[in-house]
Amino acid sequence: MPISKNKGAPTIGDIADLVGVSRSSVSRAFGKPELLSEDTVKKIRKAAEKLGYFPNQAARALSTGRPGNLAIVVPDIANAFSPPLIRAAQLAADSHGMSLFLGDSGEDPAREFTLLNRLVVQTEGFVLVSSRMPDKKIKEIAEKHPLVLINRDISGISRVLIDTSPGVEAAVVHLAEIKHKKIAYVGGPSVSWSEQQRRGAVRRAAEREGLTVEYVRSGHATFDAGREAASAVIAAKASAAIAFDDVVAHGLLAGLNELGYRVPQDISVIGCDDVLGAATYPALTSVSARHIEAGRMAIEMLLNMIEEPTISNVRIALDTKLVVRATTAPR
Amino acid sequence: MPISKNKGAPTIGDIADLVGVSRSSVSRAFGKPELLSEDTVKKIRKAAEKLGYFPNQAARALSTGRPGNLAIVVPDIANAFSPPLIRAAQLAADSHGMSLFLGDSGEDPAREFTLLNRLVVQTEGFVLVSSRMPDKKIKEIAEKHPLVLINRDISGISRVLIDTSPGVEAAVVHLAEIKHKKIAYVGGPSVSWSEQQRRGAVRRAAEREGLTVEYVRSGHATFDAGREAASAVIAAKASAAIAFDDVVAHGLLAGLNELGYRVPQDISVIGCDDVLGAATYPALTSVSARHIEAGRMAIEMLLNMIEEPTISNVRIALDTKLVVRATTAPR
DNA sequence: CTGAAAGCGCTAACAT
DNA sequence: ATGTTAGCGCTTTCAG
Repeated sequence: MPISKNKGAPTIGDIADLVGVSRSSVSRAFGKPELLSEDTVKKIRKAAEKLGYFPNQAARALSTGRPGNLAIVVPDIANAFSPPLIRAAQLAADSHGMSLFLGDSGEDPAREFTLLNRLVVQTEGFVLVSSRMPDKKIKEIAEKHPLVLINRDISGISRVLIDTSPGVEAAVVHLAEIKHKKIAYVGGPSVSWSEQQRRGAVRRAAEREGLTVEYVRSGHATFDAGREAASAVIAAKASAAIAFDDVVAHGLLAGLNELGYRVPQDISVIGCDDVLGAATYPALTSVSARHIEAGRMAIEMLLNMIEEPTISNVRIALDTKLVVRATTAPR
Repeated sequence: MPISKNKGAPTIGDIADLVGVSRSSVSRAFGKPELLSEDTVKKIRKAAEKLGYFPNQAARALSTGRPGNLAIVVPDIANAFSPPLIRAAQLAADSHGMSLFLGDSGEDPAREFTLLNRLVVQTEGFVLVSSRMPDKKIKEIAEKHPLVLINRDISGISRVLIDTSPGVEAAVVHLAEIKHKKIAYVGGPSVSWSEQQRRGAVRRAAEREGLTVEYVRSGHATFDAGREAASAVIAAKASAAIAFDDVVAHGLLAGLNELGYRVPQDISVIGCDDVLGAATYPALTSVSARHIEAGRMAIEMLLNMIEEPTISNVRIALDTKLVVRATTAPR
């Protein structure tokens, strides 16, 4: 029966009373045990265990200015790209004893801004995935709070970029090697950083390899958009198609099937981001996205920035590879 | 140029100095403006705006014991079931001015427990989705912290359950109506609450409708498990199959295709949870899961519990419907 | 209607 | 090696 007038959770005071030491000692037993005798540390730890003590982060935050929390904000958590990335980030944060706030901006820059401001004091830093805010707002926040961007390239701010160019180029080379002459690129939203990158990579590699490429717009990067693009791909007489992402590729597979074409016998298909795993039939050849690494690395970078505020403006580009599965075959 | 010696964010003190009132007044201007003259409230708000003031949640938490945060913990955020649910929860929390912590337990009960304890003081309540912890631990936490369960049925603790039974029964009825006589049920992990529920519903409805049903184990609830189950479904001479969830159904589609069977001409397939949307070809007939509502409602319930601690032990069961798309056809 | 003062749980000098 | 003190930013009595 601990001597505690407390209604709520046990505090360092309760432990101090129980053990018969000062509250500072209890604090030190957790924060800087090397300053205490082994014996007292042990006693304090035992008492803490017995009382079911967990440090009050809010109080610690107030005192140290270090909340021990991080936040990650995405435009849409329901996008297949996000969850593995978030998961990796959560794991990384957790392994450093940090908790993670999740924000979903719903693609709305204003919401994103408010969300972030509300979180500033509760966190030590942010990871923003494909932020929708204008450069100016991002810089404004970055000035007062450690910040790492994923898939947004603003010089002066630390960022990790998933560079799909190498993978996409490899995809084109792969198609050339298996004798395709004319391919289609089914694009995504033209404003997107990734779309520009991918389209450019296709063009460059196709020129180099002597392929001709037909550009098909899909605009929305949805399954249906991909499905509807199938007829355009056929009309273009392409024997292979590279899609903006896996979802579009998946739709394309369906559309092709629907029109009576067989993949990969009649036509080859390649996706991007590799978010579907092998969960299509036939298993989709795709460009790996390394979003898991991106999530983990962003957190690690953020933690470094927090420890060493002089480090900022690091730019990491993760290159990508082609993962060949079953939707590509020789013409 | 505000008169602030502060390195960090502006505080109520800064505002107080600027306006020439006491810190209490500034505090009240936000928390209880009705206690102040309209005029001072206006002046304070304006100054706050100018300084870019955002209240320090940690400090408020320390003082009031109400951190203004909630947490949601899932076994695996990468599971297709989670993201829409989390998104809905995030939105609901946000609309009440609350921020949301995200925890991913990685299916590990011990991790889940530590995670939660670390979050207790920083949050006003938890939503646990398909918790992996034993009843005892859950109850232990529920005693000291407001808690709402999703898809876990423990009496004495508030919970929202997605009851797939009605939808699954409707699926069986639907198959009976279109003249199927023998169907297969491709099950999931037998420990799961959902699996027991679904299997039971299939059995009951089949008896009632005079269908015979063959139980095929898949065990892991993965795309591959579904694909491999295809041959067993064929071997059972079933003309239709109901799968544990959409992912298994999707795999089944692939497996059937691979074996040369056409869906729905040769065999009908029905999924559960409706997480794939229409993103399969043919578009999958499925049992709606209402996880979005579940996420939103869990947060609302939690908020109610926090306001009115006497309310606990509410049990909400969301019923489900069959969504008929293109993978079912008359035998 | 507004100010003064105390305190939430913890950490960090500064003693000893 | 440990105790004492002050203070982090905010809310909340209690006085005016």
